[in-house]
Amino acid sequence: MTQAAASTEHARLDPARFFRLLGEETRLRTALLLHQQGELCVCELTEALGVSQPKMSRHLGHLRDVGLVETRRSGQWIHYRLRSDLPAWAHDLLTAVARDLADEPPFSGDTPRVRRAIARHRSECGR
Amino acid sequence: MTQAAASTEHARLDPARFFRLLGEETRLRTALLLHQQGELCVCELTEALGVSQPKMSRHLGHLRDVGLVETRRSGQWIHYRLRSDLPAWAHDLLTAVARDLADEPPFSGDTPRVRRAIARHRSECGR
DNA sequence: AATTTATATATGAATATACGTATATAGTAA
DNA sequence: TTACTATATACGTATATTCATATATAAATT
Repeated sequence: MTQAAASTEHARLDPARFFRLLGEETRLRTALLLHQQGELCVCELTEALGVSQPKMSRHLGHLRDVGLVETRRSGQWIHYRLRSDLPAWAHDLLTAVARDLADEPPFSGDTPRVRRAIARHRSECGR
Repeated sequence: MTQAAASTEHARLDPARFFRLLGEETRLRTALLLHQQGELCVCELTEALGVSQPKMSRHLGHLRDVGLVETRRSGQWIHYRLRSDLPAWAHDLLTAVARDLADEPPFSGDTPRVRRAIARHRSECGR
């Protein structure tokens, strides 16, 4: 199998597949929150976006499958972040979109909600 | 009906819908060719992308429905171009993607093919 | 008017996607 | 071990998307 290769370089990010990925609002909002916040655990995203846990998990799974995000486990929590080795076009695109869409709905409401979710999570769960 | 409004300002371009639109390879290639060439008629696009006429027409219809392109009829030909009043984020995005993807497949092959298609069309059809 | 060319749309089948609900896995704590 | 929390997956269903084929519209030409 191609496991070793997959872990070091990622399968070339297919542009059309990448756009299809961002074509679902929950995933687009998730990508923008990750771009903005750096790293978020599933429960923070679930709360910030107001979606069910399986729905959040499934969409994160898609983002992972296509290679947009990577994960880090810390105890019971799994933290998601944008892959650090995204192609330039993907990174530029997210930056441009985040800049231009951050202050219009539904994205504008996500920022305060994710901040509250982070605050709550960090205070409730030690540190 | 909202005809008058629709013709002057366009219905706010929904970001997720916009991405879903570009999530289909034929439409993504089409959008990049229009960005690159400015204006193309259906037959030029059909030939450049090597797709069937109904398929090309349907995808152009989607691009039109979402408000990414506008058309101009000239005799029997209908010329498509990107809308001039796209929101900044959409325009920036297309520019960034065109710049970064132009020289990798399948986009890299489209440029020479569309040039040939344009040359043939212009020579065969007067001027 | 009849024909030809360019473009658009309708129809039906195949496939893909999203969602809710139920359940599985894995870590933590008791 | 048992119980609890966080996250992931499976399953069935509803809906959306895509395509090929056939047909419709509209301009140009004869």
